[in-house]
Amino acid sequence: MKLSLRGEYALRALLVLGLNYDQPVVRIQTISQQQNIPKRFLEQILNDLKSAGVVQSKRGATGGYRLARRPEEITLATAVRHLEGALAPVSCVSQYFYEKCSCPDESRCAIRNVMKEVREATARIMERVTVADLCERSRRLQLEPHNPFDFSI
Amino acid sequence: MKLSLRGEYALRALLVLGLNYDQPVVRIQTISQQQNIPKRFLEQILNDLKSAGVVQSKRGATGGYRLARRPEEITLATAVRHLEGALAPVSCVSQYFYEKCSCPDESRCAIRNVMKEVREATARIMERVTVADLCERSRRLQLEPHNPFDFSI
DNA sequence: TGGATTCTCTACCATGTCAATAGAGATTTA
DNA sequence: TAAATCTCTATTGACATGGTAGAGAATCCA
Repeated sequence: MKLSLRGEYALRALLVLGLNYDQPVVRIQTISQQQNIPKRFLEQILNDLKSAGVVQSKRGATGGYRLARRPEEITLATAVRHLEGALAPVSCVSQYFYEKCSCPDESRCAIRNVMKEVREATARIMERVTVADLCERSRRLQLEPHNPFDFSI
Repeated sequence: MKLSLRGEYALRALLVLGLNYDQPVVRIQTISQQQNIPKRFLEQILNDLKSAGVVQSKRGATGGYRLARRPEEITLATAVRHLEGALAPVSCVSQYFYEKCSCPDESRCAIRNVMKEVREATARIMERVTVADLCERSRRLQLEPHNPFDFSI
């Protein structure tokens, strides 16, 4: 039930681009350093996000990346689906990447029934949370005092 | 965000064992045929479930597998965690398989914040649903008329 | 114009996982 | 003792993952 590093890096990059939405562009190197992501690997990921229409790029001396749309319009689900494929734990319950499974009767499969609920729960979150939300959460978390353990009164 | 075939097969096998909880044992071959699972592959999976303490086995001519505990006591989360590891989409939010991630400040990471919600949502379902629930759902689904599309009045 | 800086594209590679197959052995029953 | 079953270990091919590398194209600025 895992998100690959690739997907995680993508979300971290989108967060940086969201926080710098007022800037013309952000360079790969900046993102790479800020987020501890191998630069050449990040290049590929941002390129994928570009062909997905999520980010734009500019080449040359003043080049870099920026979001292709407003932060409120980009959901985490969009990014993850482009980079990783289905959100669903099994493909027979996926909306965008459906594949028939090998069980004897899919329409009456109890496991499929449960997995549908898991898919729903996951999709509900990933489709609702946007890059803008991510930025807001990030800003809010910055205000709290650093605490390695969970915060408690 | 996927469950491997291995994990899916395990759940399908547990369902069969649950439905036959009144029997002394069920043979691998029976499960394999009923569920379209390659026999030799299923052998390994059941063996894993055995070392996880989820099922018991009996060798010899009247041999086979059965659940090691009552169906109500075995959750899907238990089985999946033994076979696949974490339920969480990223390991920095995992309860049982925590690993530090590479982001600059984990305690204030906005992505981690969202992923925690996803983990919660997934775990809530997988920890609540037992093999007994699975069996009940299965029996209920068998009563409904077969319909390749979603049921509607 | 030229050089510095940046993204772009393709290829490559090492490692690991996944899904499955296989063989020989141990156990149990009839 | 024969037949049926589980057990254990090894192996395989395909593919994904995570990352590195090099040459090229675009852009800016001096």
